[in-house]
Amino acid sequence: MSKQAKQVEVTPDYLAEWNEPRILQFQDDLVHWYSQRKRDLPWRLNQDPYRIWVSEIMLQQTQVITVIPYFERFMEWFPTIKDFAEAPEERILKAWEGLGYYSRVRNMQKAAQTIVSDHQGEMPTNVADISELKGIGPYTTGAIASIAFDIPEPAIDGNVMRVYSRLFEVSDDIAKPSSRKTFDKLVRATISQTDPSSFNQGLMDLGATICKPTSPLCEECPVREYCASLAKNTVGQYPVKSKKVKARPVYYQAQVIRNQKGELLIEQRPSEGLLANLWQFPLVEVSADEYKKDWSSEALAYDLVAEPEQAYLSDVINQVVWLEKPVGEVTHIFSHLKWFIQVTFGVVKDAEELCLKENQRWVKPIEVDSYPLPKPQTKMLELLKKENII
DNA sequence: AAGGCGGGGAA
DNA sequence: TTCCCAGCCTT
Repeated sequence: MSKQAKQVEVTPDYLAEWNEPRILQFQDDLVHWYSQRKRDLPWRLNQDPYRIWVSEIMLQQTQVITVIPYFERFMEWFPTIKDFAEAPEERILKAWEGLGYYSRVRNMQKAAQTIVSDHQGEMPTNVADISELKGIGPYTTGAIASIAFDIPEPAIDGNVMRVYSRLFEVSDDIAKPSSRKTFDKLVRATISQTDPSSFNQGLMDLGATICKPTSPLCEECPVREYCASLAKNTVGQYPVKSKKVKARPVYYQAQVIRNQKGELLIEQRPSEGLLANLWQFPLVEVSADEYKKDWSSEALAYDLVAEPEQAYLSDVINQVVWLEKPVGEVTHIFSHLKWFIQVTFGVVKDAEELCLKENQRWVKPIEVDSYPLPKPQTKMLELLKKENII
């Protein structure tokens, strides 16, 4: 196989069916839809780069409906870039009060001061100089360049990645910064050269009103006939986006319990939820404080006070089991949880008097392995073997 | 590459 | 109530 062919396997050729006439038609359909249906917004009155700049900074992480009154007041308070550059910080923060991400307005003022000192008070008109300004990254550079100066520069935000991931069935994880390259290539290959302003703003409006994160209105979409995911009925699978939720810590005490026949107690997890129906040594969730306490053998030497015939095992485990020793710790990270497990080992004095729960049973140590066990449990087994407990 | 930075609207 | 949204700077 040639090197060229392998390359195709690795990198999908999203544009294989997009010849020049099709690209031009796509641009025309989007731009035409925008001209007919564009939202009436105060920063769309003209092509004033200052107004466009202010609006784009405000619109980062902030919805249009929220921004509008802030934008109007901002332009009243600071009619020119110079006015804004010279304003006291207290004043610019007051103008931003309630919008959040306050470094946006501080960075914007630094950029305004740069514009006054280095660019005669006018927003520079080329991509390189625009992107040098504080607080103006790749997205805002593209937005200002295309909307204010009709430069065919992509303005790739979450909306555009969502639209393009559906249009071309792009499976790149849009949560990863590296995925921007894929979308940058696709937008550069398809952006209108004759009206990049309407094209980019059309994408923005499309993402906001039609190609929404949930419940997209595909039947109303002006470019539905170009959409690969709509054709394949996979719209709901795009965009691919990993959630970077921090793994929440959960603390357990695991109770490895042996009866006088040498059997170990295991139990089946509930039929729903995490690790449904898998088996485990009984786990008891404890608070972080409880978990972090000194768990030397002395601290864990519980009294043996048994009235077992009235009790379910592991509900009153501290009373019916004498813990010989703490064994060690096992940790395991799930996508959203991090388990910390204190492993303890004990012996039941008289197992016959214990009332097992429906989902619990005694099994020979050699048989534990034959049950489906979650990873943390196999880690526990390894630990127990290493410590010569079983 | 990953964490920090707010607040609003939808589910 | 919780979940989802997501650009730029800093480290």
